[in-house]
Amino acid sequence: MAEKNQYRIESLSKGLQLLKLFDENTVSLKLREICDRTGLPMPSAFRIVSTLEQDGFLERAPDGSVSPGVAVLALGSAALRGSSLVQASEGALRQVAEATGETVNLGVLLEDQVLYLVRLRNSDLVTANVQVGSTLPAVYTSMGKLLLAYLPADELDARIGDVSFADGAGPNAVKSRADLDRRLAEIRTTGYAIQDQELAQGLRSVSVPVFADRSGRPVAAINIAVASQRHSVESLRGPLLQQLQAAAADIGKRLGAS
Amino acid sequence: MAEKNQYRIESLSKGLQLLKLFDENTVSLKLREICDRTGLPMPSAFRIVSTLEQDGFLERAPDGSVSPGVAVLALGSAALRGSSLVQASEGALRQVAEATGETVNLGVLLEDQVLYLVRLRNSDLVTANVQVGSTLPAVYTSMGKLLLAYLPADELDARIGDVSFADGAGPNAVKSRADLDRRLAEIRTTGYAIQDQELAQGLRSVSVPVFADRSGRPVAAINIAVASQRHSVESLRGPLLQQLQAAAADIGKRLGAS
DNA sequence: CGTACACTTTCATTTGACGAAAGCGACTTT
DNA sequence: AAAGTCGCTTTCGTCAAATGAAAGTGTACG
Repeated sequence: MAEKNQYRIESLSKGLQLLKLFDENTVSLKLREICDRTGLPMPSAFRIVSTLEQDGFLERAPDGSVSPGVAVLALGSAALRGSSLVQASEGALRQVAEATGETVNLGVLLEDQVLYLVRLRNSDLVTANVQVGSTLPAVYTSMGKLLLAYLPADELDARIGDVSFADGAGPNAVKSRADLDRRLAEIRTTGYAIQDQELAQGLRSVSVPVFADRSGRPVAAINIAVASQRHSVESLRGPLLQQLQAAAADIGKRLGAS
Repeated sequence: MAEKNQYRIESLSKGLQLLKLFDENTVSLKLREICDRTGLPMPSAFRIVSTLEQDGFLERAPDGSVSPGVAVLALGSAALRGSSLVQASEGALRQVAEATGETVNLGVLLEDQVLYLVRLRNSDLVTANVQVGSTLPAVYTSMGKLLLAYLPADELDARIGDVSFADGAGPNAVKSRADLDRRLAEIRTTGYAIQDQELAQGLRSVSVPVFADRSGRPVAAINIAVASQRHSVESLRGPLLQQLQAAAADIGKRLGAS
């Protein structure tokens, strides 16, 4: 939502914002709701929706409600499969998943959320209900905090400046901005992030960064998620962490070689 | 690319067209290529790309080339999972796949292509290299021809008016517009479409429409694809067709009940 | 019958999109 | 090393195109 760049076509940007209203728990909206959520005047929203619809990015049900259209599906799934990140990581992650028998993920930052791009659930244990394309608040996940930790201070502020720290579902969730800063500092020194029952009771995970170059900024995070009965925090720091780091190095090498 | 509606925000539409340049075999483009393909003057393309980039719909590699961004991945995969079509069809299609042991698909029309939204490949036989999100030319597939057959004449013209019928890879491919019209007429009378080695040697399939209402226009097609050694055209017309039709009816009922 | 509500259309105002042309920087060629 | 090429970025004046207030339409509901 940052508006700084001079090369910004506002009407295009508005349309994109409108598209972004749709996510995994918002599959369809009425025109009225769109106006409420965006603050757009009705005629504007109407025109934008019409345009998106003509280009196949939205579809209108007979009752007037609007959902993402086939163009979105085509673009998104093609992009997902074409993504160099997904391609480069699949092999290494599968190895980790098989070796450990645990759930393995790859994610990137999208605003203040973590977006899951690869997810290999290896067992039927009770994990968070997450799939490829799902997003979770970055501050309550290990991948999210890891990625936040490598952000320049101003970008961090822009992304999570006004997050409320009240709705963490787990007992150890981040409680305040100061708390978050403390944890991020620790992540920067250790190079990995651990999340212990912050998002939900009984769920732990460890994440490491994937670097594609020497810029010092990770392009993604990968993690292993486990049930707390099965693994202590210490075992996350031990063998599991090592396997993850090896996988991250492997993925990074592949990405660099393109 | 039809331009008729008065409620069209051109700059938004241009941005969407630009996004659509990316598909499964076009993962990254240089600014120059974008201009060539769209006919846009460079400053315009530059501004559009900048805007899309600011909103996370595109990403620029260090070398200046541009790829779909995380917002596209998030939107697309969430939309795919949220799609009522996908949700309503999954169960019925899985049944067909298990009962027949063959590959089962669900697709919709996107311009002159078929977009695959669900794909259950049940065996390791040599099928077309298609995945969820892939597109194929409608005229060479059974789902495509089926969906084209139910289109009003003017829309059909708009979509495939200028398709060249030269590059069909299989022996029985449609050869001309007149040939296509003949086949579509047959589909309209029988209510199903068969494709016999049009796309590739050794590949056959049968498709039926899924109706969600009494409008007479299908919302999708489902099909069974088989290797020609395993099933004759007659067996496609027989038991396989019946199972498909049952599944289509089931899906249609589910869609109506929402 | 009447009010409310959700969407569509009109229209006058002016913003902000447009592309020609010039500027820049990196990389080749001579 | 100087001159040329290529691909991208920036400037700028013009005018088309986007905008939102307000009025219009239709349907649902009491």
